[in-house]
Amino acid sequence: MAKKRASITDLAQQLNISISTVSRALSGHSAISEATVKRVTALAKELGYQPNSLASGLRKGRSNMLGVVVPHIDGNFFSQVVKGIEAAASKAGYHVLICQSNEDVVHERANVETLMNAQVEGILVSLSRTTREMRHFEKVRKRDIPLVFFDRILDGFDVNAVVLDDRAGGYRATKHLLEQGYRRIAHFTGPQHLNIYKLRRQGYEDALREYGLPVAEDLILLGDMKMDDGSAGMRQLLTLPQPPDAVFSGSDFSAAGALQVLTERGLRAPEDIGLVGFSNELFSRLTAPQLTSIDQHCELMGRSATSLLFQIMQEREQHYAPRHVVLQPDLFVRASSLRLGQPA
Amino acid sequence: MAKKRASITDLAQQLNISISTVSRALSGHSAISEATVKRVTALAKELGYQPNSLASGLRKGRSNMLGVVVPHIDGNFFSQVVKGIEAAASKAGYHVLICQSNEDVVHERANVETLMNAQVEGILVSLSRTTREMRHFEKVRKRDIPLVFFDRILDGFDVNAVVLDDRAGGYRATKHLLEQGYRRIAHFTGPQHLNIYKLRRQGYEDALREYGLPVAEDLILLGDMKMDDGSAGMRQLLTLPQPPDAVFSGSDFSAAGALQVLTERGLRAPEDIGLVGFSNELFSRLTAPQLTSIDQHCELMGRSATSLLFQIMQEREQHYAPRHVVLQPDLFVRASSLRLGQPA
DNA sequence: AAAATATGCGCAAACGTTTGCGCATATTTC
DNA sequence: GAAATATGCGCAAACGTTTGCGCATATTTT
Repeated sequence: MAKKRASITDLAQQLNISISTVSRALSGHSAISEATVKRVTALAKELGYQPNSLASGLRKGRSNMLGVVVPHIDGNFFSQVVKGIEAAASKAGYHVLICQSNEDVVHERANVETLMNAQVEGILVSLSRTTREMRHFEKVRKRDIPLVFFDRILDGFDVNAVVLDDRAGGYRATKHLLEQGYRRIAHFTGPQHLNIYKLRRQGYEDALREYGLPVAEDLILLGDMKMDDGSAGMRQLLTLPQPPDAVFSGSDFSAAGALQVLTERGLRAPEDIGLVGFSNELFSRLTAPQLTSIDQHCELMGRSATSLLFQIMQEREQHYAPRHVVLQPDLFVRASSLRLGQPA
Repeated sequence: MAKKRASITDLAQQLNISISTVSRALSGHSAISEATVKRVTALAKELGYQPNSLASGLRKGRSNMLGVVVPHIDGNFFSQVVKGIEAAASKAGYHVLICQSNEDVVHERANVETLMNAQVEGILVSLSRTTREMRHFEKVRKRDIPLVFFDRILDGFDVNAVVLDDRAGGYRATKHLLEQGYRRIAHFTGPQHLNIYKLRRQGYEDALREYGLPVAEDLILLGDMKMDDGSAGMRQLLTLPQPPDAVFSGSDFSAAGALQVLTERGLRAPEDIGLVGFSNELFSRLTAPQLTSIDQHCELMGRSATSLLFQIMQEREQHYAPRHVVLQPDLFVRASSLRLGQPA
């Protein structure tokens, strides 16, 4: 029943030396004789001594903690990013405090507040879907707490960020469909104030224009990117006088929803309608047919965001201009869009 | 360039009152005049004062942090459990520190160590696949740090835990197949030292026995529960002189792998072979045919584990006997196992 | 042999809180 | 009008570390 945790003071008393010596011995500090170091570490192990990181954090003005705010932690994308963040952080001896905004800017505000008084040394944020302004990050900047955004950012705010080249993703997805001979390509997109959907759409339009094709407003469906939105979208597209021959969906979920509607109606991908999703979700290999999709390198994004944060933490005083890291997406071609066979 | 964070001392100085008064004013403590409370909170807001939780934690001997160790944070199951944990914890004013063991007992050991000196007030653990003994949790118990396991536990250790009734899950899955008229049912299972796979298998065997059917060793395949294991398993089953007419897989992933092999071979579920998975992964609604599966109520498990932990934290001194919470799984019947049509 | 340097350690302050105790002043009680 | 009580606040210690400074003793240099 060893209730009280042993402290550095206990060690000092039992060894009849000062606490400063114990502290230095344990931290491998400069000039402590090997003999004392050994005595100290021996007793430390015996008593199962664990340094109190709150105390040391208080004294050193550091907490060894990073804060993360994500819209939600489940789902493929964010859980993988967080995996990357945790891996990178713990390698550097940092802990990770995780908060979910639940796609709600009110929560998000509370989250950054709560992270700040947890004394985190840096904050990683992916904006909630309902975030349309950045005032709640002012305080963070005032306090000089390093701040890095990832994936979702807001237009017109100059911030440190690691993002995917979503435009390139949209472009490559669409171009792939074009190369497969599809010519009337629809697009499912999401809230346009979010960089990710806006850029995917831009890439889509760029590719169309490159092929001299019109951008038809009735082929661009705005939704919430869930499965149901995909199903609804596909149903709507099928009612058009001139339905599309392919769909590039800004999310795998709506692509899957669309796919289900196709199957219900006895239509087939890629023969009747080509289909490309976005995110390369786990299930994209499991649908029938398997779903062509854009991979976002989620875990890498987490690691990159964390190293960027570390960089900024080190350069602390020098206020460099905000930095952007842009990750290139990859196209994973699968059956749902392969009408002509695998390209070379 | 507001470098230094305002502290309680700064407030006290600017208001010409003592820091104790400020502290009490801010914490709504007993006997401070309303007037002073107002003055204090006003200035606090003006200076953007944030309490330093390290200092307060140090003084109060509390950190307001919970530690979580999971095998990995990505994937449907754990990310949802963690979501539940985070939700419950933050509602109670707690932060969550997350560690990944990467299915490696060595990491796991390091994780609990690191959580302990982060001064977490309680720890939630789901064991790594390679964990076969529990010595590394002795220290936690010695320190009287409340400890709750979830989902994965080891046989023969009396610990606080929130688990799924995996036996019931296995039983219901198998019984469902039996009710659909399948009689030669194979089973994919995982490492047997893990309660979850062992129990699912037990449920499977119980159901067979209830129907007076033999438990055939060559129909029980031990693997790692990934997609590939499922594909390999199904291939192997198909080489049997008398192949099964159904498979109950201990994981949706191997079920999906099996399904792919069926499709390749031109076999169909549920007509040729019935298929039931486990975990009700997101993709189980997206395969063709959709996959019947057992839902584990992941998020609920996270919330339950957290409340159990809180209970134990409160009863601290009284050492009650370890408690178990057992969650009941749900069967989600989908096309992959529906040979006779939906039961009443 | 005295002076300079190196080595090993202790003292005490500091980090920002919380809290038991005590001390004034203001209010109530007889 | 004196004594008892209530109200509002301050003092100072404590939580467990880290660290600048200084002081001995041991070692090297002149």
